[in-house]
Amino acid sequence: MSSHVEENYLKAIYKLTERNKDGAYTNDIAYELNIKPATVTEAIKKLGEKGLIHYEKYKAVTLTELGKQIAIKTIRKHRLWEVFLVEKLGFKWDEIHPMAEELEHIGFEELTERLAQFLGNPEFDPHGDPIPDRDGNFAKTKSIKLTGVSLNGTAVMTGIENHTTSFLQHLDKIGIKLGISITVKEIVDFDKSMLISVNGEKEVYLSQEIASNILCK
Amino acid sequence: MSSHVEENYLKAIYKLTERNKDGAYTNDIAYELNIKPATVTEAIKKLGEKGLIHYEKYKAVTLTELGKQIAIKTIRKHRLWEVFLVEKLGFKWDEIHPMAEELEHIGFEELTERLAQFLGNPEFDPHGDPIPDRDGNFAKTKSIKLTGVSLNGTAVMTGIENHTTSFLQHLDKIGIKLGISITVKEIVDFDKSMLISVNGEKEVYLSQEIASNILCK
DNA sequence: TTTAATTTTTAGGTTTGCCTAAAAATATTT
DNA sequence: AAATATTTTTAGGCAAACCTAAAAATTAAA
Ligand SMILES: [Mn+2]
Ligand SMILES: [Mn+2]
Ligand SMILES: [Mn+2]
Ligand SMILES: [Mn+2]
Repeated sequence: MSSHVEENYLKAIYKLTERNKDGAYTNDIAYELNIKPATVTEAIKKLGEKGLIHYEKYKAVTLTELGKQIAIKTIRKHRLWEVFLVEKLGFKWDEIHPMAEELEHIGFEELTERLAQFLGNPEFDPHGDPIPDRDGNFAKTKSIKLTGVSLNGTAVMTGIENHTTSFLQHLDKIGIKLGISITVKEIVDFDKSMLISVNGEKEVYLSQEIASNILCK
Repeated sequence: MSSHVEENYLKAIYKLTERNKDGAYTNDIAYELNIKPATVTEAIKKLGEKGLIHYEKYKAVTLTELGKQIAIKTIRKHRLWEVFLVEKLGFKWDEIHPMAEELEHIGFEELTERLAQFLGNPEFDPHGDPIPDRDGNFAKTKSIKLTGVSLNGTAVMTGIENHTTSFLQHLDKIGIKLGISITVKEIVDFDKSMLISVNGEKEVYLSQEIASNILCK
């Protein structure tokens, strides 16, 4: 299996296992990678033989230590390139994912480490997601959803739970980005939407759906 | 055919056609890409059907206008990434080729153009090779081999004809790099090796083999 | 605890990009 | 102009990564 394809499977399994401790299910992996379940069954059997995942028929799969390391290294590369694209090339946070999705498969350890150094060893990517260090350790980040901030409370935006282009672009449009200070001015009883003030300046209403995808500390 | 593979064929054909105006021969393409001639025959048939090359059985192939454009774009990407690796990440000129060989296949026009801008729209890569501009035009460079510089003549080093790691490393070791001023102090009658002075400072003997792979103007 | 629904796997195909061995065409020597 | 050597193509195979359709296993609902 080409390392490109392999890395995509491992990354998908990693992501799904974060959400569901049992492991990743065939159907979910297929959905994540936009392929058919039958294809996934084939692939995970091989990944199992290679010692990258724990595979048992009809069970959810989990990563072995080795598989996890590869997944994390791929995530490291992805997020470092995202920082490069935004900080050095001036792309916006909603434009970078497809490019990073390809750059993450360039596999030269030395390149990754020099890139990290060039970028100042960043700990977070442009979406606020932590960048694992060279040993695979993530910076500890215990964030809460904006919906968890109480009335008149203030919090700093540190991340997002949804990475779709439309969500990112919308946040841009209403002036919400990483690092801003958010104060909850009002929580509408009817629909739980909230009025917030951004950096003590402009105020804007957010639906509960939006607020629940904004992470703060 | 995946664009990755396709670009490699077109680049190889471009390179061979530069050397031999007739076009590229099956065997030579195979050698260039480290694959077998039978595989090449298959591939060039398909590239012909796609309108990327002119293919006729038993004849050398040449690029169509479209094929040439793709080849040149790939070369542009390759050389821009090489500049990035050397100028920004501090790699040496003998370390970058394998990485550029992968980076060149990342296919986002906007990425390429922003990278070029970030690097200051360089006209030459770290090996002295010209970087085509976004329209595919190469900077005019009529260089001569160091062996063509006459006794007591002086020239500036602008490029190399051989890109092997061992050649690059050797030049490094004896202090020969792009931009230096070379004066021919002596041409040994016996073997045509030459004694040169580098920037009017240290002197060193070069075999004819080495001298013939150094380009100057 | 059957029955029904969902999920996963198996079986059988396709395309791509590579291979080896052998045949055919072309080029080079005698 | 033959004979020989070289190059290119054809023929037949293989593994990877995908697919659809159908069977089998598991899970959820009656
Ligand atoms: Mn991303
Ligand atoms: Mn990200
Ligand atoms: Mn190169
Ligand atoms: Mn180069």
